[in-house]
Amino acid sequence: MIKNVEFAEKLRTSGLRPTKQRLKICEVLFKRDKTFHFTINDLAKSLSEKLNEKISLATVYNTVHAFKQKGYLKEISINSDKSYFDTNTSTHHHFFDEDTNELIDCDEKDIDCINIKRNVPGKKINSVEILIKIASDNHNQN
Amino acid sequence: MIKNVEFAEKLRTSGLRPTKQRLKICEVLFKRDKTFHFTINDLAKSLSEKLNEKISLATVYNTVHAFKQKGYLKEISINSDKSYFDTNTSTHHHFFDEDTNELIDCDEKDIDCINIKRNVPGKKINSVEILIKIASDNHNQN
DNA sequence: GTGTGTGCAAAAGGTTTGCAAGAAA
DNA sequence: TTTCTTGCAAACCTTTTGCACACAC
Repeated sequence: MIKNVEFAEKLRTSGLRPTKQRLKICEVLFKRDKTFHFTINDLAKSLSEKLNEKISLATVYNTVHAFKQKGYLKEISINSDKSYFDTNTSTHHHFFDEDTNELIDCDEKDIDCINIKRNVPGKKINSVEILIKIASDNHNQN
Repeated sequence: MIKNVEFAEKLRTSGLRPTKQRLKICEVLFKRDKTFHFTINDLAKSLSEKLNEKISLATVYNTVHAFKQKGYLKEISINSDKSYFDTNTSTHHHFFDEDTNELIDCDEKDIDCINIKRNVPGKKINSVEILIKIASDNHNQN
């Protein structure tokens, strides 16, 4: 399990001051066995409920964006009223359960050869994100 | 080119009353050679500027959602502050130009064998959407 | 001390809702 | 006449901003 000292060091290395708030957010996000998906609202709730820390929403937004920029978080491209983030920053994809609005990781190797045969002149590919929408078998498909 | 009478018939068939507003929106959306991508705001602007029709925003939202539900429009899964819709309802994917925030269609056959080797128990796959983020070749990534 | 980060409240922007008036069937 | 649709304004929710104060270095 990662210690707070290590978080502090990591933050410092990437040019972020290890403030009390940022360390608390690190605890909630990275002190776990599994990676997970969350919205800002989820995170703020975890902070206030689980850790009894009331961190200003503005700070939570700031921190999440800073962490994303430093590569500690990934933002998931999904059409939703809110933004979803992922603590799993490796290349991978997602199942989106339309019944429950739940995201499930899908490993890169669970999908065959994603080969883009076309390119856009003067542009390079930064990322390829696949979203697989699923629903219960007997679900009435809109 | 499609006539308004045909729009009216189509709407009636799918259980939507062909009101003046809906027909105008059909005109803007479907009376074109090429399919295209738009936000609600784009559409409202087109209606007021090009057709000089001022349709209430609530009605535009209502209509777009009704059209989406009936399968005349697709919503594009992209992380953005606003929702993007597509008049191209066939299976296809998108390039997203991070320099210009522009969406470009990518035909299904331009991508090799998208084979999902994993499934989620009790769930069926409704759709597979691929978003390819691109940026200018000499663009500094983040 | 200097520069960065935080917190608060207010603002912004997109989207939804409630309800009365209007139009289609 | 019954049911669906529209329009308006207000409400809602997420996200951003401005600024004074506090903290890290």
